Parts: sequence; C-alpha cells; structure tokens
Amino acid sequence: MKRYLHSLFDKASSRLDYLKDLTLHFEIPPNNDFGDLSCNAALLLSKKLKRNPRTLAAEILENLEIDKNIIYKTEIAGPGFINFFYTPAFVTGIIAEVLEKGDNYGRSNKFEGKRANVEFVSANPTGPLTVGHGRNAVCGDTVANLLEWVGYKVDREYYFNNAGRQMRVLGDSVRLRYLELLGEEVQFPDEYYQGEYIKDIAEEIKNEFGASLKNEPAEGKFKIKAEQEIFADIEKSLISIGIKFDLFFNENLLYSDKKIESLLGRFKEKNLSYEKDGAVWLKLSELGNEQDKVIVKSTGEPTYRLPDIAYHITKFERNYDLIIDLFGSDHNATYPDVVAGLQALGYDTSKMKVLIHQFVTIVENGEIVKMSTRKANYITLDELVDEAKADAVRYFFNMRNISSHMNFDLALAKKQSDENPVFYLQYAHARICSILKMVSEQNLVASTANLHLLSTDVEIQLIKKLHQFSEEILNAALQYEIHHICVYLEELAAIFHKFYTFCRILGTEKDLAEARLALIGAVKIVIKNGLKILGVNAPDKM
RNA sequence: GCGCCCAUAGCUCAAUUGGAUAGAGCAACAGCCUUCUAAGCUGUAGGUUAGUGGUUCGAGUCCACUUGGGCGUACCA
Repeated sequence: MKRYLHSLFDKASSRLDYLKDLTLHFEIPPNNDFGDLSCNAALLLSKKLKRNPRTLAAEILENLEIDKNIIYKTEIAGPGFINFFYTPAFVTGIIAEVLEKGDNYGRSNKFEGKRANVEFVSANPTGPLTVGHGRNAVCGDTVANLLEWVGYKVDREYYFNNAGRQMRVLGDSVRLRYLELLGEEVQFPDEYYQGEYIKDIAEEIKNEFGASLKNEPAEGKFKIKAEQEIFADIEKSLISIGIKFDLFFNENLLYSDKKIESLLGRFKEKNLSYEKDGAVWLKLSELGNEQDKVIVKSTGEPTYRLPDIAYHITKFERNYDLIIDLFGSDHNATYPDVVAGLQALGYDTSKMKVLIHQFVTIVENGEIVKMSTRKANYITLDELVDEAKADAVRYFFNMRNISSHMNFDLALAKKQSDENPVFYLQYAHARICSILKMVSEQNLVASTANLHLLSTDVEIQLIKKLHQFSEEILNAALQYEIHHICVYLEELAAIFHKFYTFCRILGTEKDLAEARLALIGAVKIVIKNGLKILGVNAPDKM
C-alpha cells in the first residue's frame, strides 16, 4: 500500500515541484479514527516553504489521483496530516493475497541478487558457549534470516583463532589436570581455565592414552584434543538452538596464505605504519581515530588488529554487497581501528555494518553474577536451553532491542516458560490448527467468495494487521532490528486471541464460517512465517 | 579522565526512527469455561519518560549540561 501511495505522490510531483526531493514517510496512525495510513509531508514542507500546513495538505490532496477502489476517503487532520482510509474491498483482498503467497508471504525481492556475509558468535574454542554468546548467536542467525527474507543470499560465518596465548594456556590447563589424574602433585595457576570441562577432557585423554602422555607438551595432544572437544560442543550447542554456519574461517589461514605479510607491506608502502620501541604502529591518529595503535608487537607477533583487518579484506575480496559483524559490547572499542585501516586501504567500508549487542546480566538472589570463561563463573547456553527449551531461548533473545541491556534472574529463567510470550504466539497458531482440524470433519471449506461478511471491528483489525507484515520485515531488515518482528507478532496474536473469543466458526452460518476460515488460514501463514524468521517452531498442538 | 551503550508503570521491556491520547507481559485487584484449546478473553489500578535547560507546529526520541549504571580505554582477543 505504501508503494501505491508513493507512486501517487510521484505522479503529483510533476505538478507540485516541492514534492520532488521530499522523502515521504507514511505511518499507521495511533487511532483508527485517523484512518489506515497517514502522511506528514505537508508538515515537513510548511517549514521549508513558510506556508500553512493545512492549505499545503489540501493542495497536495487535489493533485493525487486516488483510485476510489483502494482508498475511499481522505482527510486533513490535526496540524496538517493527510489521512487515508482503505476501502473494504481492498482490505478483504489482503486475505486472498496472503493465502496465495503462503510460505512466501512477507518475502520481498528488494535485495535480489545481492550477497551478504553475517559474521557472528566467533568464539575461540576455549570453553563452552555462555548465555552471552547465546544472545549473539540467536541475534546473528535471526538477522541472517531477515536478510534472506528481503532477497539477500546470506553466508553465516564463524571466525575463530586456535593459536596464540589463550590456546597455549588452554592446552596447559588440560595437561595439568591430566597429571593430577595420574596422581601427581601439581600447582594449578589461578589464571588457567578452571572449568569442569577441562577435567572431563583430561579424563578422556587419560582413558585413551593412559599414562603415556606424561611428557607430552601442552601444545601437543592436549591442546589439539581440547580444541576438538570444545569445538564439537560449541557446534552441538548451536545446533540445539537451530543454528548452522555455512563457513568457518580459521585465523591461521591468514598467516599460511601470507595475507598478514602482504597487508603489512601495503601499510608500509602507503606510509601508514612506522616502527617504534621495536613494535610496528599503525597511524590511526592520521586516519581520524584517537591514537596510533600497535599492529606488530616487539615480540614479532601481530596484535588482533592486523589479522582482523586482513580477515575483513577477504570478505571484500569475496565480493559481498553487505558485510555484517555482530559483537558484544566488550568489543566496542576494537572495530573503529579495523574500519579505519580498511578505509585507508581504499575499501568501501559503507558496505560494512557493525552491530553491537549489550550484555546479558545474570542476576542470582539479587546479585549480579560476573561471567568469565577462565574463572568458570558463567551460565552456559546449554544450561539455559535445558531449563527453558530452545524456542523460549530464541524468542527471549530476539524480543529485545540489541542495544538494550538485558537482565534476567536465573530463578525467573527456570520458570520462564510461563512468562515468555513465545507461548502466546505458538498458542495462537495451535488454536488455528485445532479449528482447521475440526472443520475438516464438517462440511466447511475456507472460501474467499464472501469475505465482505467479515465486518466486525476485530476481523477488520486482524486483516489490516496481516497487511503490515511485509513492511515490518523490510523495515526490520533495513535497520537490522529483529525485535520489531516480535512486537508485530505479539500484536497480531493479541488480535487473533480476541477474534477467537468473540468470533466463532463452528455453529456459525456457512458463508460467514467459510470466510472466517479463510481469514484464520491467512493468520496461520503469517504467524508461521514470522516465527520462521525468528527460528521458532509453530506447533500444531500445545 | 576519555570513548561507546543505557536510564520509560512495582519488575522485564515496547513505542512505526521527530508525530496525534506513551503501550505490552509479569505482579495486584474484579469478572468470564455445558459450544472451535482458559498457555485465552474483559475490566480496574499503576507514569512529572532520571533531572535541568534548549531546538520547533510537535520531543520518550534531537542538542547541551547534571545524576546514576554497563562495557571498554593493552605490545590480551
């Protein structure tokens, strides 16, 4: 519908010059009395043209060639809003459209032919995924889904590093636990990985190799085994919430393919780096950032910046139209350096979008639980899924704006099933399925022949809500804000539940019953499609 | 100190990105099941949108300052 109105304004702009470079904005008014869509163009223009907004609105209206079959009424309201009212024929026509498009209703081809890379999770294999990773994982996967719904071909990518100091410490942690199991006295340093999973891995090694690894170095079998085990667990955790990656990118590849080396050369060649105190520095202060930063330590080892930049260059070389990075807020200081470096080398960083999600704070008995993988003080994603099931966990993370800090009480998480609105949505779907099952035994079939019989407020509201779905998706995708889908679905489900209470199907006159069947069939499609984007099941029965 | 994020009902959060009377869930209170699933519906109560100023037709939303919180501020990632 918005597209139709845009086209009307486009035509009118040939007569009204001031409409030409105006970005139009249509929105759904807060109140039914104000119509179905509202436009504030006159208000915006009044400032620029120094004219009364209401007379401007009247002038615009006169120049719109409105199809009376689609919009039966327009009005100028308040300070100068132009309100549009849909005809009943247009409204009921929505149902047929939903039914016809089915599983594809809500998809758009706006970004057809474009390719996107969404990088998320990217946790190094040093321990199980925590609740914090869970938020990242769910949000990343949902953003990817959303992009697919607007036409992108999406690669979900996981970047990891299995070299370096962290991994040495991991290997040595396992080695010490192994020696402990063999009955040796060992000093287990505080800064080593304290988690129980380290002991489990040591146990497995002991079962496989007996005492034969007494003199094995930490970076040998210990590290390798730990990495394998942990990675397998990570993948299992991800699959348990329905996430599968297309690509795993190992940081090592950047070294073995000489990407780091050549990048260093390019910085030097462009005079963007220099040596000081035995280290190599990147001239970030000349690129608009606060201060210069080290890219190669005096030990000869690069800092994270160099591989990160090299890694992103590979994304540009792989020709993505959109490159998304999803980080937790603890990384908020790192990406500007990477972006500045890329920009200096001439890459089009406007293709990049960095999404930062805020932390999930776990509160237990009124106190905040500080999470640390190293100190083994964390709640794992697996524990959360055990307590609250995958659908509830996915919905829980999807339903909030990623920029908002999330609090949750662990005690509450355990009874989360009662409070999570996901069940409200699933229940609506299950109720529809139940009706459809029941009518199949009667002599009733969904029919679009008599949709004009759908005339109560709640029915009209429900249909109009269905119409908003595609625009909600597009809007959410353009802003990478997935929680809008949840808000929309909850509103839709609320109207449906009201409909369910007031408008019966069984025992109603045949034509009306069949029209209502068509309506709930359409509702079912939209709920199912919406939940699909969120990665949540739509059960037939509850 | 500096940078990013945040502050909305008792609690957890929305608010169409500057729009018309700030909305949901949970908790509280009062109702609704002999008819398609009560994991539902109806109603009541709950707000100086942290504070102070500013910008304009119009501010929860933008700007400045203040207060309070989270995350950073490494030759860790």
